[in-house]
Amino acid sequence: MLHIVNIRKNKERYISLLKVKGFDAGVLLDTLIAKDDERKLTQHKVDDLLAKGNQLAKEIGELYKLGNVKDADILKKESIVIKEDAKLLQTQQHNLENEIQEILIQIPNVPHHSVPSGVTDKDNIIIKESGFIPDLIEDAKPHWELLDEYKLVDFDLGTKITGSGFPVYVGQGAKLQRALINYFIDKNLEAGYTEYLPPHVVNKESGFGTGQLPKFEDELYKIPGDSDLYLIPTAEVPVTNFFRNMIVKKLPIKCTAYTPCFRREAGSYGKEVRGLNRLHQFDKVEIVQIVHPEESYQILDNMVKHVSELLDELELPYKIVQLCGGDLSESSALTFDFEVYSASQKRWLEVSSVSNFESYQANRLKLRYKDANGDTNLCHTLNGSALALPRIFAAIIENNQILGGINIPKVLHSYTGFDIIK
RNA sequence: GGAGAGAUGGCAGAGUGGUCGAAUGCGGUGGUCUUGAAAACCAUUGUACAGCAAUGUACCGGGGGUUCGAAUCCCUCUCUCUCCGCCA
Repeated sequence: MLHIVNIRKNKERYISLLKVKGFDAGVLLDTLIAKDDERKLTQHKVDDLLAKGNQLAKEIGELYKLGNVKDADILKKESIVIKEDAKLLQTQQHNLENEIQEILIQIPNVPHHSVPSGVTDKDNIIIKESGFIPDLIEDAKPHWELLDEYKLVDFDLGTKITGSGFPVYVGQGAKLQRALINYFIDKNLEAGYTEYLPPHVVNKESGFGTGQLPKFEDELYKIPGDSDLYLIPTAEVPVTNFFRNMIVKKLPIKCTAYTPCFRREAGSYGKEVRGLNRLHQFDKVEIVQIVHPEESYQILDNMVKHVSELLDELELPYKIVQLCGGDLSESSALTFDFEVYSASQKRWLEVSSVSNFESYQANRLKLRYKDANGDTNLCHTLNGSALALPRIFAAIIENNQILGGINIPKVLHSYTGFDIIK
């Protein structure tokens, strides 16, 4: 959510930048500012009336103390009128505030000036390519066949107990999954992140704070009942919301968390969802940072480097892509996606998305810090996957298949306890 | 699940209708003193909106109500604690 004060200051710039996201904000921003003007005016009137009312109440108090009931009754009548007027104006003010809020939450975050214009992922810019695309054995198989052959993941079992998109990891598959989780967390700890293990269910306020609600409610699993709880689509939601309604003392704050992630993913089909490519439940290790605004882009770079290192160590070929305006998420100002090459599918699979949200989430979260002057300002928030598991899993087994087995990347050996799947 | 108690500033903790944005203590910040530090003493120390400012307004878990006036009374929701029951 953009801040109204900033909108006033940067209206023209915001309008042109939002065009990069394909969002026409011209009319909205004008409406917004007009309504905010009206709000200010109304508040002014309300404040004056309330001030008068407060003054009268004081005087009435004095008069009662003196035993002057007669004069007090006269002032009381006056006070009642003021109160009624104030109430009317207050209702107006609240309505205006609600209208302003409703407009604000419709407006996506303003993209960073470096974001290229474009509509789909075809317009994204490749920043870096790294690693070698492996030469596969002659009759190399896609991961879903390997999963079945080596009994690593049982999709039928998942379908039986839950539904499609909910895989069951088995034996060495389960072990490899657990190894990856531990490896990622350990690497994040080394980089100075603090580990959290949050709930996998969050309330409405949390969903609002990070921007999933109300606009993207249909992407979440909602728990029935009157409690308004949702399964988390990413650890970003609970972890970032730890800091909701806070004025934090020390920046940066670095958190990492492993959680399963739950997504409705309505309307996907075909090879997009084959095997581990797209699931309703998947495991992910997330990194989240709460930072000083002046440092956020530097820190974004650090996070990109950190994720690169993970992929380097796993010996996976990958590319880093800067998202174009049209592909950028609602809340993000700048996002780099990581895609690994899944050799037998011959496809690039997105395994991480590292974003700077600037103060867009912080404003929803009311997450602030005090600057040197003692003024409170909004923090910047960032997050990234480090990393999302299933596609890494898929790429590892596809790229490392040999005749009669699958090699495990060296860095994982101490975690898996085996160096080959047979 | 049953019964009871409670929610006040960074923390602890007063305040049961009238000048309370809120005593007091601790903590934080600045200063005096000191070679330096500690101690002591003095001052200061919440957030938001409006305003150049002075200042005004709102906020004592959330929402609503009573009243000229609510931290204080009423309703409701949420959460916490204690006891009993159940349970991984």
